[in-house]
Amino acid sequence: MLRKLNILVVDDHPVVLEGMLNILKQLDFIAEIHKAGEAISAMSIVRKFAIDVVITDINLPEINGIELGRKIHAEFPNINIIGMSTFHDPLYVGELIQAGGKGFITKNSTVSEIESTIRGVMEGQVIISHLLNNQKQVSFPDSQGPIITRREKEVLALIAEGCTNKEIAEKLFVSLSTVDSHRKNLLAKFEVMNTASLISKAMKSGVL
Amino acid sequence: MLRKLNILVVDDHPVVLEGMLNILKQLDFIAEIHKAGEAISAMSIVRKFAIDVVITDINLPEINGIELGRKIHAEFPNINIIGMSTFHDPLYVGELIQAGGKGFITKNSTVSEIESTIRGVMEGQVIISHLLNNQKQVSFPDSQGPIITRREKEVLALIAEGCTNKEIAEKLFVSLSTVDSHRKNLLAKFEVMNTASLISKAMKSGVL
DNA sequence: TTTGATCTCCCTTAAAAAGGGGATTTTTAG
DNA sequence: CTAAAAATCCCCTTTTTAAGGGAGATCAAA
Repeated sequence: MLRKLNILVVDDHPVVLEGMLNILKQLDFIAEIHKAGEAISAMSIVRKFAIDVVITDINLPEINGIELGRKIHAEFPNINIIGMSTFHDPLYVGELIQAGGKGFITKNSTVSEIESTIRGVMEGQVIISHLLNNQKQVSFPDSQGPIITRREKEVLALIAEGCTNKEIAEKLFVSLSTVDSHRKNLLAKFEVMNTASLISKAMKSGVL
Repeated sequence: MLRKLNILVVDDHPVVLEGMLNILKQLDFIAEIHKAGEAISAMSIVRKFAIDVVITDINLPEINGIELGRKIHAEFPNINIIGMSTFHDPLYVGELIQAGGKGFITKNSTVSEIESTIRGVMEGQVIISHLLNNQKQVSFPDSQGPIITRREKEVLALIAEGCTNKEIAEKLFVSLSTVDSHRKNLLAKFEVMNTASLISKAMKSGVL
């Protein structure tokens, strides 16, 4: 790297914010470290200072990290955005990359993983830290949840509300068989064997 | 306080660990700060050093924070245990207090809240940090969903993972009938008629 | 125009869950 | 110690899902 980096950390958890700051302070290629607790003040900072890298929590209040990433990327395409989350959720990774993000770390990431991620994205790579151990270089798509059709989504929503197939059939004015088919397809697409895991997967992946 | 405190922080997320360390370093009444990534090494530390306060994450791998609290409290009843979690789960608070814990903070807690909590527990109080603002001195419960038992929660989690009653019975080493009963009670408590709405209600209310 | 995707419908069989009852033994808390 | 609560187990029946197969109609895009 030619010069030291200015970095912005966005997280609504003060503890995490402090932790990242502390870790970043140890890295010799970091110049200024800015911090923000939510998206609005994060935007102010990127507009005011010459930020090179933004590390943002995904689960922010009001405007989430993905949205923040999108906004920053739209205004400052040269800023490298790294997402951060407690858990590694493939959905988040996918959405973040689509929003212009370049890296992803979890709060389980070690200091050296964080360092590698920052260095990597500055070199133009896309780095998903939990894949570092396996030397893998992304190769998305790992398309969040499965692609479901309009009709399947309707059926899914009604299932989640607790409707039986018969009730769904009546509400959608189709036969029981049809609902059954949609249901089978949903199970297949989500790669699950029963309603319980269908609903939890669907909710986790944000389809519901 | 008469003397400075020796403190142990237990968390499996390096970032959080760093953050807490950094925050604690700012407090003038802290002497030694120890850290551990999981319960086993935490136990070694409390046995080796004269620890006054343990701040432990609830969601630890292998042995969780509640269990760790129980173990520490059994061996060293004078150590003040403070639980820490990402979200404020009334269940965790209750269980931690029962396990001998004296305080509870979330990763949303501010530096001053953390400081107040530590001071408070050293003075013999039970401090739940998110209640500090309201000047309230415990008196849980609250909670949006129904009150479910430990066992019911286990069953619920396994249902959400997609296990059938038979599989759950095998995993929990109980009979199919037992699982069936728990399941029936869950449906009754959540006031639903089937698995689909059980899972969606449970997830929405944060029980899952 | 042909292909592909979606939506629709049907069959069968087996497995799982829901709904109703009741009963015993641990645990826990007062 | 003694109740209450939780956890365990069993019976029964009916309803609902799941898994396997196949198939026609429609509509949009290549």
